[in-house]
Amino acid sequence: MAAKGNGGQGKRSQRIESAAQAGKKPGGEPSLSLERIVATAVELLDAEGIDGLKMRRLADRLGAGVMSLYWHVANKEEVFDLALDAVFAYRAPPQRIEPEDWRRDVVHMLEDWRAIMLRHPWSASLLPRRALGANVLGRLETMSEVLSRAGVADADMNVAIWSLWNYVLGATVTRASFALSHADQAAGQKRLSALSERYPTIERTRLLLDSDWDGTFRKGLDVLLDGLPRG
Amino acid sequence: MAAKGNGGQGKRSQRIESAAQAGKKPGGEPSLSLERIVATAVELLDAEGIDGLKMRRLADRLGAGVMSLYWHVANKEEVFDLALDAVFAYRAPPQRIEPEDWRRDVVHMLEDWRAIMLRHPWSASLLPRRALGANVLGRLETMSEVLSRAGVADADMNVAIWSLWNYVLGATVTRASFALSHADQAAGQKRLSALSERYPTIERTRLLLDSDWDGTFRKGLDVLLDGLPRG
DNA sequence: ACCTGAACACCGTTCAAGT
DNA sequence: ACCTGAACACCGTTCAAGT
Repeated sequence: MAAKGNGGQGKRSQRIESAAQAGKKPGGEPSLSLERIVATAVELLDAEGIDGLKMRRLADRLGAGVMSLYWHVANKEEVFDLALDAVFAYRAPPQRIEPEDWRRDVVHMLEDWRAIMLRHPWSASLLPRRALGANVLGRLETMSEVLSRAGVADADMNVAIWSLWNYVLGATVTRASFALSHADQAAGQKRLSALSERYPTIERTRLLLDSDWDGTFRKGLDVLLDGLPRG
Repeated sequence: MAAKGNGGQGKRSQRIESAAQAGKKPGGEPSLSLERIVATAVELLDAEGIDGLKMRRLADRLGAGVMSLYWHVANKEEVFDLALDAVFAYRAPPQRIEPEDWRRDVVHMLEDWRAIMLRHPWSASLLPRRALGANVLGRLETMSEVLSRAGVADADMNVAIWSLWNYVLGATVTRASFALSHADQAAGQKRLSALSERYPTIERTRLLLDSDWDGTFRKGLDVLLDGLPRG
């Protein structure tokens, strides 16, 4: 259903070892490449959001014709897939060998994950649809390893992983879109006071005004980690 | 930014008490109405998914011209907003007065919430973007009341509510899209075995094959509820 | 008050070529 | 191997009318 995972190279796999991997024009211009396309797509998504990524716009930024993209990429879907996974590449190796402090590792990994998604707000809403990129799977693998070393039995592993995943994803998706839709706080306030008599408890606890997202995230995460079944 | 909340009636609020609320043609045809539009939009979304909702298609189903929709509705965004909130209307009053068994109430409410989103998979991905519909707010209010009666202090309420919200939303979004993208299990299996040596822990725990979604959801939820700070 | 068709601006992608 | 312009099918919405 999704585009075949053939690396996105060539039109219907007519990639037959290629004559020469010239790569660059003599003129000096970098020419088009998958890497440039993906990097520029991420830029565009960061700048304009998920609806701002248009093939024509992407080509413009790359100084190419629209249809040039289609040699490197099967369709727009594939651009999304590649941009998403690109964002989840590791920077520093998370392999700190302090086997005793697993909890610090887990929190660090999840906060890094969340930070990435907040830096690229489009990624949170894209992630659940295409969670099988190499970097995303790599992060799930590392996470599993850490939990395993921390004493989580294989039988409990999936509940642990999915609970954490669900929580982080939900928190980020919600935060990213609240930050957006409440950009104009004026309208938000008006809405809220009009609501106060219909939703007294929400009004009392200021549910929709509490913007300590980081603190709230961390506290809920602690609850989840406290409850992790470990041998 | 979002469409003004004027009930979606009339073009730029030229709703001036209206001459007569005729409503029906003498011919018998129900004619167009906001309710019919929203109900049909939900049908269409259920049948064709989020990308299947096109204004022309919606009009077709209603036996009307496309542009007729725009008298009742400002734009496509508003159709999404209304369809989303419509789906979260209450059926049975959840006001069971058993103050001692708050936990059963909470679990029931959250499973009902999740069931709705799984019945209308498009709703999960739409929800975070427009969480301020009346029915959604009503559910958050009821939830807060139950937790409050259960002994959760106001100071802890937002962490509790958001943790549960994040978890339910993340779980549903993930499940809905996995169910979709793995519709063809054949491709999924192939992908997985190709991956087995690179992601041994994932392979060992069968993370991506474990399809006991309901059990996993419930267990993670129990962890969260166990950890709820109550006076 | 309510509905409509024609038309516009825009977008992803196919095709048949170019070098 | 790599890039391109013209053209097609499609979609949300504006506009100027109809009743």
